[in-house]
Amino acid sequence: MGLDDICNTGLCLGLGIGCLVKQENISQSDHHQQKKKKPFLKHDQLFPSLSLGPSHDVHGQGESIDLHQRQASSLSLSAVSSFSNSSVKRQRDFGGEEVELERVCSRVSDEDEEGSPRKKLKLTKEQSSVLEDSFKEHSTLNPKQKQALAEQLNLRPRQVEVWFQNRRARTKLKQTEVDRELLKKCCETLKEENKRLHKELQELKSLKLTASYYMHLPAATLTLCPSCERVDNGGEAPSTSSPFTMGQKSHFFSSFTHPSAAC
DNA sequence: CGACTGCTCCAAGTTACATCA
DNA sequence: ATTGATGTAACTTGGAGCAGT
Repeated sequence: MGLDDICNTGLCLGLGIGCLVKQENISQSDHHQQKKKKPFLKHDQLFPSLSLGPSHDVHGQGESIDLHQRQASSLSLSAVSSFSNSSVKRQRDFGGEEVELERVCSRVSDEDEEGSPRKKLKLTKEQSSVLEDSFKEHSTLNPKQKQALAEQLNLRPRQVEVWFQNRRARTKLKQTEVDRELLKKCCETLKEENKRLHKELQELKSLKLTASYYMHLPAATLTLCPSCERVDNGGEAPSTSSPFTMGQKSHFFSSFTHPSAAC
């Protein structure tokens, strides 16, 4: 294997940002995801990811929620209009039993019939906290969980649903931002590596050029010293100002040189 | 068995309101 | 008081899975 081989082979750098998929089981609450065979990976199943800390038992222990009056009043206003569009439907529960669920049509606006401008609800700290905790536990809700959360927080199921949708979107946005930064750094590193390799290639090419100049010398007399990385011609050519001098250690050194005892 | 339909859920994008500097 | 930026609740749209016909 000679210089030509090295030069012709080319340098192949494999680029790739690894996304390690956690092999953790999908939580029972995520059977929606299981049911649908979308190639969708939850973001908390990928590395790097935003860690969401330890999960808490949200539904247990009867945590008391102090709902503000403002909240309650705004709820009562909009809840009437939205529930007027709801229907009661018997739906098979995932456990097999049948539960009666109040269904709120997701396509129906929560605005009241008069078309008054929509009031924006501000969730209380307690509500946000419970929702966050629940989200940490499972980023999607089944109807039962949604209903339970809604009752616990004195919200409409639709509001809980929307909150989870928005929360997932925010999480994804954040993750995208993190990924972008990661790729940016990776790109910079690869640029530097590429630059360095180009430089090294140039040096090797010039080395090859000069080597052909010295072709008249017996091949055995041209050796590269592994320690000082200078070409030694057996004392027949000046070594201090030799064009064979390499600035950097070459990765390919061992492939075309032999250790020399010249030094 | 495949086609069709209705329902449901979700992601992505958008709108609009509330708050703050 | 006004204004632009920001956060986010609520909405719209379109796609996909599933069950029933």
